[in-house]
Amino acid sequence: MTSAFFERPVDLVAADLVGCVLTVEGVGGRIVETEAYAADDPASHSFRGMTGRNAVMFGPAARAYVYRIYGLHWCLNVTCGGGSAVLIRALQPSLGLETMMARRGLVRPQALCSGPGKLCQALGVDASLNGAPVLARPFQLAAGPRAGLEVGPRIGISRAIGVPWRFCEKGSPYLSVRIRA
DNA sequence: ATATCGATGCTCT
DNA sequence: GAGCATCGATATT
Repeated sequence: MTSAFFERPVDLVAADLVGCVLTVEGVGGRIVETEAYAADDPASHSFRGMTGRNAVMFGPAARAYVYRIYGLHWCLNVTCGGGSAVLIRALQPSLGLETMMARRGLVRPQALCSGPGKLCQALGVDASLNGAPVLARPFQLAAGPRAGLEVGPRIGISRAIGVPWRFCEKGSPYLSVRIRA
């Protein structure tokens, strides 16, 4: 995979990331849920221009944008250039299961990485990785086959509700929230 | 099965 | 001072 993968419309990148395998220090699994956030998107951190927090969203593509949410959890995005980014929302855990279970406190596999905050805890992602290239150590990102894709509105936001920019692997038991029919 | 609520700290208004 | 791109526990149908 090359950085050109990320220099495309952010919703396409978000859709294509479902099925890819993401690890940090060899710990992680297949991406099964993502969300796209664009520069001209009222729900995006970048909507009101560059600030201290969102600066890496305006830098090069293929970088990690990591921020703290609710004072407790971390969220991991991959930048796509020009103020856009893809939020990684859920993984199907497969590599380094014991490490992830230790970090998360022995959770059943289906709930190990089923949410943006959970997967950051499981993979050991925090602010020290903000701005780091995702195509180099400690990250590893490999293309994978995409099974059925399911699309729906994004979760947990209060603006631009209803924009169908959430992408999930169809029927996966590892999602943060099941897509409603 | 859904609903509500508290934790906790930073960013931006 | 308000508002979070959340999570886990507890309460309620």
